[in-house]
Amino acid sequence: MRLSTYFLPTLKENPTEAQIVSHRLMLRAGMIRQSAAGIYSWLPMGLKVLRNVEQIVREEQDRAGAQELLMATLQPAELWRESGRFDAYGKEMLRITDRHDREMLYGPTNEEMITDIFRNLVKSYKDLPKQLYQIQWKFRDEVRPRFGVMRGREFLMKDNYSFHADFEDAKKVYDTMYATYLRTFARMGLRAIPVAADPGAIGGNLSHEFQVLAETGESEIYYDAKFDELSANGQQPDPVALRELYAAADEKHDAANCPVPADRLKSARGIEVGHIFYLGKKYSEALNAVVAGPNGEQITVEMGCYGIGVSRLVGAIIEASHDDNGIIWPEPVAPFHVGLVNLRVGDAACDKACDDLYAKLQTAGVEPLYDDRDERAGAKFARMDLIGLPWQLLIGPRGLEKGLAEVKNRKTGERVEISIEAAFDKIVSSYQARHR
RNA sequence: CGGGGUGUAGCUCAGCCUGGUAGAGCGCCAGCUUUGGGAGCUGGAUGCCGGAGGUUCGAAUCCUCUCGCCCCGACCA
Repeated sequence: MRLSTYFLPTLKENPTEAQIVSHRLMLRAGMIRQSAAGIYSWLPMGLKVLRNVEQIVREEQDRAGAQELLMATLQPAELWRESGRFDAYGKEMLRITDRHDREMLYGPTNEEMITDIFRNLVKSYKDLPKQLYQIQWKFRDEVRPRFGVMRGREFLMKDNYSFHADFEDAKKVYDTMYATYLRTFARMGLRAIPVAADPGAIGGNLSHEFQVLAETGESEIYYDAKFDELSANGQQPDPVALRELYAAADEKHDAANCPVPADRLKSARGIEVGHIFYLGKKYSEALNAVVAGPNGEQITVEMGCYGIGVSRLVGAIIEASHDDNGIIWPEPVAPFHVGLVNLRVGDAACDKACDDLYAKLQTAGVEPLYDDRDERAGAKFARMDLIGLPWQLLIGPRGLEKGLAEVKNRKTGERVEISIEAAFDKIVSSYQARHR
């Protein structure tokens, strides 16, 4: 993509409406634009990142055996009356009346609808288990939306619902999701700590929140220092080992009765990016989701549900990965892998070298963002740093005289001057290492 | 939903107290000079001063009502 034609409306200054860093940077980097409180439009570069995050979530859900579908955003009130939640959900649910005065709602979540689909279409225990998920926009009319996409009213969420003949099977999928979530967040360059959560009205004791560590997180969490050891050196922690460790949000943490000795107890701020629940028969009973068992008996199915805040993750990634100059995208979610910067547009040698590299990078499958605008070098550097692409490939007359290009790593700030061929190879191989 | 703040150019803000023809910087457009960390000079375009009502000869400015947005709390993914 040539920056001269790309729709990337960046801002030099922080908009006053944005108070936290991810919100500021998303606005400044031209990723989103606010429509109303807690409701955003995603501009091209923001959408690219959102799609990348979404795709990682999708791949991991698929790998775990879930099947994607897409449910309607608008739902009939009738279905929610069956579960009793039409009245119970309160003002957070956006209610709509259509032209025939039928009561509708914009889905804040989809347990009722998926259970309705399931009960109508699955009749035998032989079809179990089933895991169905979607990545769909939700609307929850929060009293106080805030922090940009971190707590929006409209948000993109992956919601997976599983159906089982018995608890043991439900537990198995729960455990699979636990591991899948760790893997999903790790692939985005995030460290997420699973925190045993209060299952609330649902009952049972199987519920975990996944908290991404970031200074600006909304909740304070306490955890066993062993978490850090298990995930040291960027290695994938063993889910089974993690399950044994203590972690709690501050409202549940009791310093007096904490099983972890004080010298091993760590605390940090967390952003909740995922939540998994064992639901039991809460919805299957209410909506009469039953299948025939091996002996012809009626079995009310067991259920689980597993959510990931996809749009929130974009904000969480920025909260966890930025510096004073802007965003630092982890490679797997970066909107472009490399920014190719022509430091002297109009100079025949620079133009040619850049055009060649641009074509070659595209051929190699690396999508570069090519800054071909007639701007000063300083302005280009600042903008590249702001939008946070993992690599910058700088071509200027100074280096070009010696046949050299400069490769800058956005994260470490390290810059090396190497031959153009070597620079090309470096970019391509780093890309291939990430994208197989 | 309680408390606090804030709405003036695309962005950041001044002007309001003390009423008298709408301002700056950045950005945008044109030209010249520049050219490796957000350049300089010259010229130019851009505003229902959030909205409605009121006071007044006259309102961005004073009064009343209202709406939006942001922050804290409660609530929530």
